[in-house]
Amino acid sequence: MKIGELATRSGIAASTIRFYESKGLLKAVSRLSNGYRDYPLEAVALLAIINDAQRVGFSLEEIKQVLPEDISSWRHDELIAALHKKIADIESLEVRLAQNKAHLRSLIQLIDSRPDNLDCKDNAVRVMATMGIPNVK
Amino acid sequence: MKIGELATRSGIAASTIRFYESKGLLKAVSRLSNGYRDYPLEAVALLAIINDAQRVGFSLEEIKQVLPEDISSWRHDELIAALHKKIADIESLEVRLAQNKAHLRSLIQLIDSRPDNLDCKDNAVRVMATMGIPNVK
DNA sequence: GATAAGCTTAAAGTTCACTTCAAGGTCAAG
DNA sequence: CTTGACCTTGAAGTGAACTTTAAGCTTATC
Repeated sequence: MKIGELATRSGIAASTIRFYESKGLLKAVSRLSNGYRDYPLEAVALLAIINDAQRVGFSLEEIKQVLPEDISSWRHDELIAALHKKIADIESLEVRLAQNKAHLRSLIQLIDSRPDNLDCKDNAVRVMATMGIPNVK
Repeated sequence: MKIGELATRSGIAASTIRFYESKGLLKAVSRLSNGYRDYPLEAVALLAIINDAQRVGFSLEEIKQVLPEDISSWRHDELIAALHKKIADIESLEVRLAQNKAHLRSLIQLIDSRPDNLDCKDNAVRVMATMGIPNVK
């Protein structure tokens, strides 16, 4: 698959895909005889993950830490170790995601559970008081 | 409360607070006789919410749409909808991560169960490449 | 064979979200 | 009455993440 098709399939601009490669976020893929990049179908899924991760607040640098593994030495034991490390990376990402989600849910519940006797403004104050004090950076 | 104290309490730089005001994210607050900004305690909680929203992937523009000038006129329904959408974003990432992790686990099992014969190494390289995992070195 | 679409690179430009700078005004302590 | 911390503004600078531009090569279509 050439870069234009990958761009169409993934919804990510070809210039962005080249940019990701230059940043080390995507590996340098094989080239056709004319020098054009040639992508496997799986590249679509990889770009989808990068895109989603960004939308929930991860920088390219953070994504890069979790996605690529240096599997330069292809000995059996090191390969297995690299794969396990990647799983651990994904799991730590999942923990952060779960925390973000729990935070969002608690915010929603706090807003939705407004007592009937409170007006909107008082509820806003209540929500902010609950969020604010324990949550200050 | 003057801007320096608000910065300390919220953990957000005074320059950032002025920047938010200039962007219309915070309403222009009342001034002391000397022209210094004078903030209510509530402002600490409001900044905490802005900070939290940013960390889960909201842009300042999105936050501005959801938190208009006056705290008492929160667009309640829009806020809830925005929060739910963000949760959906996180969940779609989680699904992809779970699939990726399962794929890695099955890969590990495949490699582990393989006897020490011929093309184990080359096959592993091929499968990893197919998954779109960069071979960095 | 000309034209257009699509690919290549390096480099410059844009947007967002700040941060720093420059030049000053305010105010409590020494 | 000066020093220093803290405040004011507008403007310029920064880093991340792209996007566009420029110049040129390949490939398909007319």
